[in-house]
Amino acid sequence: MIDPKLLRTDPDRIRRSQQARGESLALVDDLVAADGNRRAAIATYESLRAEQKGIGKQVATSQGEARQELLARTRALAAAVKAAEAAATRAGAHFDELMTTLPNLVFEDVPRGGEDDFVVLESVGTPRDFASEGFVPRDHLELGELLGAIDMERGAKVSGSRFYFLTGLGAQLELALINLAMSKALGWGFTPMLPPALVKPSAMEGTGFLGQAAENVYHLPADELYLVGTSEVALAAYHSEEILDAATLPRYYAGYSPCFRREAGSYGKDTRGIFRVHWFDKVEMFVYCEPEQAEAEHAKLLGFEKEFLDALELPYQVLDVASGDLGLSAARKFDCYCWLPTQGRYREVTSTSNCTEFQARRLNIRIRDDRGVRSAATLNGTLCAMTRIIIMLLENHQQADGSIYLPPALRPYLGGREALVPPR
RNA sequence: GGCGAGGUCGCAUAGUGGACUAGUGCAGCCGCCUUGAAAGCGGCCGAGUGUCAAAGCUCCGUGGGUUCGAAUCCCACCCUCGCCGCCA
Repeated sequence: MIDPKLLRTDPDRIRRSQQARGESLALVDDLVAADGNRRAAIATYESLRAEQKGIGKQVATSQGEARQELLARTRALAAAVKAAEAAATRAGAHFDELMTTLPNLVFEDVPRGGEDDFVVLESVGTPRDFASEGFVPRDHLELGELLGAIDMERGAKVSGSRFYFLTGLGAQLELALINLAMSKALGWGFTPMLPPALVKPSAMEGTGFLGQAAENVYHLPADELYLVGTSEVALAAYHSEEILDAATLPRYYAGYSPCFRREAGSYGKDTRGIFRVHWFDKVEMFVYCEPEQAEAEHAKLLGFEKEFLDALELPYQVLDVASGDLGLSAARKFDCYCWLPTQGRYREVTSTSNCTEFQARRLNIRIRDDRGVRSAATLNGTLCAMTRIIIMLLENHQQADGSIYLPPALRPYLGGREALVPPR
């Protein structure tokens, strides 16, 4: 949530952001009006209530006829106070409701435009030329089946479309990736976390996933819980309703959890293999810091993502995501797209968002320093989304015989093996 | 799931209808004293909103209700702890 004070001091800043996102400008006018109504209603209530309290105090110390007279006055006031309180509550709720639909403010130097208007900041590594190596690359599913690593058919039998089993070498590969990611994160100063994958509505709402993205969230109405689409949700809500000592910031958390996504509206997209699935596991980085530190921390998270991809020897590009494609909570987002040989293009493997104070306000996460108490900032970034990284490793490191070269970084976690070799 | 106890401004506690502007202790901060520290003494010491600053108002787990008036009474729910049952 953006700072409500900004509505009164600089509504044009919000309008520019809305414009950049291609979102409603009328909402800003509605918000300004709702804020005015809210403030007026509160003022009315407070003055009536002050009067009522004043009389109440006199009642306590008076007797006899004077007391009866005071009681008559305060009795008459009671209904007005109750009505004014209800009006103030209603006006406040209306304002809050509008506020939760307002996306975070986009940084002014984010590229303008939609999904295709990203700016490529950097290309790292070179895609392999399979033609010159004399063979046609197999796609990740073919390789996965050859290795006995991926079982889509039984995934569908047990759970339906977009589900899979990782089997044998596939399961071992994921476990190796988890260990590599976690030990790297530990080295960078992160606290490893195994967070719950089911969360309350306040956690979902606070992280901004019940807005535009709500249709992609699994909901369990019988228990009023949601399945997280990323451990970001639980890691952000971890410090909700808390005031953190500024001296303990930044705080770094690395969460490993399953991620569940309904993938509504993606019918027919990426239906082959495990590229787009309803469930996958992920190691996610999460940072709490002071707002002034957020941009520097964002650069750091991107740096960690790159270091991880470098260690896996994968070719990738870094994208500065355009304003219209940021989602509700990000002020800026960098994606890493990895080269996918059988599609001949780069596809998303990581994403890091600077949410500034947006989530912290909604989750009531604050920091205390000499300047007093103020809102914290939060950031998140993918360290390793298992299915996507497995795809990239299989396709980019495949050999003509169907075996998979393993970069040295992974070998300690796979018993020293230098390659994954299909069983005879 | 059953029974019992509880949830008060960092921690611990008091507060059973008006005097609560929520008391006290501890911790913390500032000062005095001291060669230094401790002790002692004095002051400050929750959050939100609001404001130049203030006043004011809100918050005693959450939401309703009773009342002129609720931390206090009533109802529902949530959470914690203990015992029992079941269970990976």
